[in-house]
Amino acid sequence: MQVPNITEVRCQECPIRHRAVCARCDSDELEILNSMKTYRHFAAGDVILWRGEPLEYVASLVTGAASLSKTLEDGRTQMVGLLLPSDFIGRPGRTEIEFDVTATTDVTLCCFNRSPFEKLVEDTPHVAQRLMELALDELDAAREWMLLLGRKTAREKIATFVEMLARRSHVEQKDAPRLITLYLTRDQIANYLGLTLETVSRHFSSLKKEGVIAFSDRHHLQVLDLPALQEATGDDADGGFVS
Amino acid sequence: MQVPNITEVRCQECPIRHRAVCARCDSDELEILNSMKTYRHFAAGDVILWRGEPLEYVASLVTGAASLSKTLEDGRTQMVGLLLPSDFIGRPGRTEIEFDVTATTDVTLCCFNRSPFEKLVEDTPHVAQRLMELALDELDAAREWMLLLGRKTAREKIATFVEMLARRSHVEQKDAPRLITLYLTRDQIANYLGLTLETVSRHFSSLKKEGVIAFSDRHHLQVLDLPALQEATGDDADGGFVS
DNA sequence: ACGAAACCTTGATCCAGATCAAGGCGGCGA
DNA sequence: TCGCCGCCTTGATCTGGATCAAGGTTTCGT
Repeated sequence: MQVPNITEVRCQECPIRHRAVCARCDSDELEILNSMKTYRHFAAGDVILWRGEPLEYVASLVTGAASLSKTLEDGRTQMVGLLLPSDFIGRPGRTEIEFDVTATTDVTLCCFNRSPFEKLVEDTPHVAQRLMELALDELDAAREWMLLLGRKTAREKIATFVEMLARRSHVEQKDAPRLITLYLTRDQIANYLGLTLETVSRHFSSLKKEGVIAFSDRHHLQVLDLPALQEATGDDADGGFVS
Repeated sequence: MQVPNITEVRCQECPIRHRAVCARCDSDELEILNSMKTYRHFAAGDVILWRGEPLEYVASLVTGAASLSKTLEDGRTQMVGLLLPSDFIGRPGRTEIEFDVTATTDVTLCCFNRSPFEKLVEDTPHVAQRLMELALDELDAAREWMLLLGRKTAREKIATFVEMLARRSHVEQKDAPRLITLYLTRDQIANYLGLTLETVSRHFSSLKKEGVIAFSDRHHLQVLDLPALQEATGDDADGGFVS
């Protein structure tokens, strides 16, 4: 369950310091957070929080990836969010959450007990403001995903997913080759996109056959023809892409 | 365009005073808001804001209903939110929005110019906190809708939509008959649910034939068999419904 | 190094919902 | 009052993606 990890540092040296809920904090505020936090670790596949379970702490995701998912009575599930480093888990003012949170890779969380944190939010506008920004960014992402789920074809969904990963990994590693890591299995991708795993596999294969993408192994791919990929997403040509 | 309306009142008497962005404000704060606000009116069908247009004001919806929608290159559209009285339009910190806002009925907005409002958010924790609550509630709603769009059948989508309206109108009018008003056309409902208008019409008909609902006219219906309706939504039996 | 389990691919078939098509109904302006 | 137009219903047909099915491949524990 609890996996050891070496990313436990003081807030000042934290890798997500400038993007997480603490981004706007000055060094005094950071000192308070530093004394409140504890780290927790989860292995890939572990459930971090169950829907409806009393919420004892809130947290920032430090390393790894986690999914938010909702389930229907008969077991159909839909992923409703993908958390990456600096994303926030839990919401002040609620004692439970409406979805399950699962570690998709090994995960490190920076945790704060809920009630002291809520007090902090009341007293510290910098935290409240940042929390609002994070919530509004997630809302934008959720709405973008609603368009995908409601109106895009399977091919467009896959292309959008790959393009999203390309854009994101491009920000991190500035080198040309655009090697992309899929942190999810075909089954998890299907849950994310509102498809079945067979359909995901088929459309990966056809994009591969068309020379748009190439796989080095099952979890690593490369975009060979970015214009074709963007064309396949069905989105407006927004042009805001840096070559 | 601009439709006259009689709901222009002082904040203290405002019908949405206890639910809108001003909900947590004390009377001094309310006085400031009162002096900043202006009302605007829109007729059913008018576009309130276009995607990407510079955002000059933010607003609370006072009366009527408005939809948020996103569009793909080829014209397919998906409604990504339905705004009702007390809901908030716009986001402090951004100069534009990512979707179109359209009046679905005649609408009254309580508007604040963006930059003074942003200043107010900085200085007034009560406003910032309430704004965050509203954003997080919308995020919950968006995720619930992602489950619907990604995994529910057409019948389940329609049943969920009707049950949502039933729940909401039940809160407002406590009388038994549960007469529900559809503010949307079949086409708009289809855009909301990620379906076509024909499919919406067909499933309304079949729920009618089964005696679950009854229409008095095209825009007014009654729930005859609430348990059957809830069964048809595909959701967990949550039991949290007051008879 | 071996075997089992988890994961992925590809093929065949089926079906829910889209699309195409043809009226019906009701409200509104002339 | 009539006729048009916007909206809704219902039927016929088509099709994209689900489902069912059968291996292939990688990973991991022993």
